[in-house]
Amino acid sequence: MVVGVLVELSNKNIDRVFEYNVPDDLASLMKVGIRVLVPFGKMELEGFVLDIKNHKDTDKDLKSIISIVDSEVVLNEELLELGKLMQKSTLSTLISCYQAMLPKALKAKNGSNINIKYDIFYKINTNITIDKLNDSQKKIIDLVKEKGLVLRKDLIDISISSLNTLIKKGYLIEEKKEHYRVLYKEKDIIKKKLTDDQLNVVNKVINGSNDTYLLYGVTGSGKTEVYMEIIDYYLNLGKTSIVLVPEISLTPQMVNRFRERFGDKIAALHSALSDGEKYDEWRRIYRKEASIVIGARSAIFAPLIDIGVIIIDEEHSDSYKQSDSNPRYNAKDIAILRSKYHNCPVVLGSATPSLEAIARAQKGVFKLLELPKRVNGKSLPKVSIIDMNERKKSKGYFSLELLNSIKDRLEKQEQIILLLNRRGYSNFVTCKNCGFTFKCPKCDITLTYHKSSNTLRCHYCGYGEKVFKKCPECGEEALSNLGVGTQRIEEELKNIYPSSRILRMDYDTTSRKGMHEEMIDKFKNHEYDILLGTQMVAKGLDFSLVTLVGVINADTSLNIPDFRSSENTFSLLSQVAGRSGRSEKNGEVFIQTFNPDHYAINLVKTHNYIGFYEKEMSIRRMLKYPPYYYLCNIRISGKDASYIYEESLKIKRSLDRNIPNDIVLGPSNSSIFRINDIFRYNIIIKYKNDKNLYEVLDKIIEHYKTNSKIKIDVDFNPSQVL
DNA sequence: AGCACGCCGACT
DNA sequence: GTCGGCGTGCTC
Repeated sequence: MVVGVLVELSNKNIDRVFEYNVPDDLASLMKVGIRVLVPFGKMELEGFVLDIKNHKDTDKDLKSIISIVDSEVVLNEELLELGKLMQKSTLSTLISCYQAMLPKALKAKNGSNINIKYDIFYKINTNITIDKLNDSQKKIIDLVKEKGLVLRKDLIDISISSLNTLIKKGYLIEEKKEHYRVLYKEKDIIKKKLTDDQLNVVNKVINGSNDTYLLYGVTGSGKTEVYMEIIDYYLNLGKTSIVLVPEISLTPQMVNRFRERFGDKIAALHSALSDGEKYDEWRRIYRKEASIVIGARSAIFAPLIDIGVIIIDEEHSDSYKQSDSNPRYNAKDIAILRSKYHNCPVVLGSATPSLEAIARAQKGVFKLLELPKRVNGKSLPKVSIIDMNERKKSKGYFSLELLNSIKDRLEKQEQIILLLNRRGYSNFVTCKNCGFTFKCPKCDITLTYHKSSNTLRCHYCGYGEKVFKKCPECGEEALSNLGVGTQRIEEELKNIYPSSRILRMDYDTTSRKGMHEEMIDKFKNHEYDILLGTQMVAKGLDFSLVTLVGVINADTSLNIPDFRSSENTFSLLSQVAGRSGRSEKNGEVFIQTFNPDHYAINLVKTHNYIGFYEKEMSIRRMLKYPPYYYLCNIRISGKDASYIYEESLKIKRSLDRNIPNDIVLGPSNSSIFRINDIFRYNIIIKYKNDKNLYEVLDKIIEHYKTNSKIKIDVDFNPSQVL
């Protein structure tokens, strides 16, 4: 028997099938989609079996498989095909596409070892009559007899050596059972009554053809209930579902809402899980013990077999695009590919849909569904824009208007959410005397100050150094920590309202496992008055006592040099505004800004998504940005800046020749020109529908694939161009 | 990724 | 003369 194997190395030169003989004793275990260990040059590598060539017996020119890694298939037929489509649409290696689909425990990687946990049980061997026991042995036997089947962990206060003797004599039988690390409490099934609007949306999806739907529903319109109702419908048909959520809103609170309704049918895949826990969840899905998968981007690859619906919540979120490494895929595209295979609908939901999604809905590519009203029947909260240019009226970071409202809510025993917009923001140290700032010696990046370790760190390469007292440039002791952290805001607030109970939620305070959930629970239980945090307080949270939302600084995300900065700002502000007034009481929102007249801020005031959409579309049309044009970013990088630049020019010229109908921009220095001593140039292509583009780019990649001095990365529809 | 092969510079 | 630099090519 001969098999074709795709080995673990992600390198264009070897991203193809290599053939191996299968020793006779392994032949019966061979399956397409399992991992095997093979000799490769002088190395031993793992790889996926992609085909079995039964017609040939063996071929003496081939090497042989060393061993089989899996007894069961890790990549089924659907995923194997999906990987090939991904490879073509991302111009990445096939192996990287397959690796992206699997939890770490199941990736092809020689030497990785993530275990399955077992529970060990004992029971009495009824085939052997028990004679002569000493006291401690008798104690064990009695215990096991009493319970029938005993967990090793429950055998406390016994002698291990006695236990071992009993096993050796055959009186006790040891049994191993797989043990999942994540345990679920059973929950009561809670089913809320849906509004007519909600039911209407549900019916359109379940009775409609299997299309892609865009669900545009304002904050508080009950999208989650709609998702659950749709899922329930397919669950009753014996079908499975995937729900994608941005990592940041994949909180235990969110998962619990699903778990309350669907119990242990839910498998959750998020970054807070360990590799072992993710492996356990994957196996529960694989074994059909879980039929609803809720997770972040990579959960789109869950090994479900009969998918009834795929739901992508907060559709506009850029977290669905893998942008930091290959394959640079978008989970929304994958969802649509999988829906074609399973012949099932896709629901993209958002209160602030991406311009691309709305544009597609207008073209009829997606079907538009709307939830224009909040389920509580209340109108959206009243939003006030506060011009921070008039700082006289304000005290520190807070305007008087916001401070007065905070005071008012504190007195009324209502809750407050404050957002510190830190997108595009960094906490850096500078010298007040000479203006010196600390930069990373390997990257063109200002170092970020970390209070907990009192160090300056580079967010790109991880370089760190201790903080100096004196400025290394002018020698003055004039270094100061510029930039506002949540700690500073908290201190200021504490000074103004000493008795207020403030809960600070940011990357630092939630990094410890379980902290996120704990904080959300405590805030929900009104153990705190004010929730102060970064983007993570903006999304998906639902607290009935919150009647005031304040945005400390609306502008930072506006200043990012990215064509989507207005869209992202509008979306963030609308989302956080939506946290206010979700229950009986009316909500209010204050947005502090230095750009009160900017449309991305101003239109939040009237919750005017359509107005924003029209304004932004006219700008995108003018500047030839998505959704009018597609973008593709080519990053050319290497150690020798002048060489890389020369080659970039060659690539640019070749593109001009080969795709004359497209707009080719650059090469230009990428916004961080140097990371880890690697220099980076970007070439940006704006195109409409160019059939040749993939082929042309593929040839360029092909041309450089053996050149180790230069790296070419292609990113289609980049979430931002860096 | 790792390793062999091969073709030019500076050393016991 | 030989050791070793790393550019190039190959791995079933």
